[in-house]
Amino acid sequence: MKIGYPCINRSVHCKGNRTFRLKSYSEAKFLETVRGNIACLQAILEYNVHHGLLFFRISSDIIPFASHPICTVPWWEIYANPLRELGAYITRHGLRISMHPDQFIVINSLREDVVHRSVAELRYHARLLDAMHLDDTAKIQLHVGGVYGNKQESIKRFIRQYETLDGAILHRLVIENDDRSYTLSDCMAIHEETGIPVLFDTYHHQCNNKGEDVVHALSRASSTWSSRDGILMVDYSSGEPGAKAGTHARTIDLEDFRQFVYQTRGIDFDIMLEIKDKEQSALRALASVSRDDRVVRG
DNA sequence: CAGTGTCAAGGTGGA
DNA sequence: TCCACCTTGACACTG
Repeated sequence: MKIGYPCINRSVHCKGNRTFRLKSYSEAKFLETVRGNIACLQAILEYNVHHGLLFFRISSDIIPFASHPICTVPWWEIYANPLRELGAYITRHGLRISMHPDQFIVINSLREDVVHRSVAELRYHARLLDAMHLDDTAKIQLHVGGVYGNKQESIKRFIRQYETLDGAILHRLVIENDDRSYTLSDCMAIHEETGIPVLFDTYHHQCNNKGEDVVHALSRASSTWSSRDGILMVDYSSGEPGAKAGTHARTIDLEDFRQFVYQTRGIDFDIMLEIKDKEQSALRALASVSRDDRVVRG
């Protein structure tokens, strides 16, 4: 079990997800921002290795506007060397990597232009991971998309579109249960048709489920990952006590976390802590479970 | 220089 | 039909 956090590290004195406004786009600004983001990602990964946090989500902002028509720079060639070196560092230290395109990426949309832009964005994500020469255990996680008043039809549309994606995307794409529309069971149905791995989000499952016990659900999701994909990825988060439902916790509830790790002993997975204070919670989580809890699973 | 409105992009649901 | 919300950060403009 590898423990990690997404995108941002507040202890390292640089940002790996710097961006700027479209209005102020220039090639020089783009190149300078990307250069800085890559350099900072290296610094963050070194921090992670040093602290034993071996799972990390790379921000989609690392290459700003990568799939926007305004960006005509072949960044994957210009930065081929530093990207390959980053990848070599990741591989050498056994880090697990994920990426998570945001809410605008909807491949089952009814609008052709939206699908087109979404595929372009997925292609960008795959191209980045490919430029790092990472193996197929580095994943791009995506929600199924919209429902449009007819979930069965929308699932079919997802599957049809999925099957037209190029190999570079197919090798990396995984789907994730969301908090309002597509439950774990819906994702499992899509897996049955396509073979796509299913990433399990604990908090979304809590918000949106078909009465399935969390351990059973996690076990089902785990069965969708082949050895080529690596072990199951889990997103773990919880609500902020006292705040309105849906607010992410400020800091991790260690008792809840340890309970989860204990409940799920017997299943191995890598776990991403989606908590506001990022690496601080990840460090506390790491310290709270013994080495045996992490290494001897399954 | 601190405060704050707004940011490429979509979908949902309440008014 | 319109708009706030989703979840969050931070750019960049305003005073």
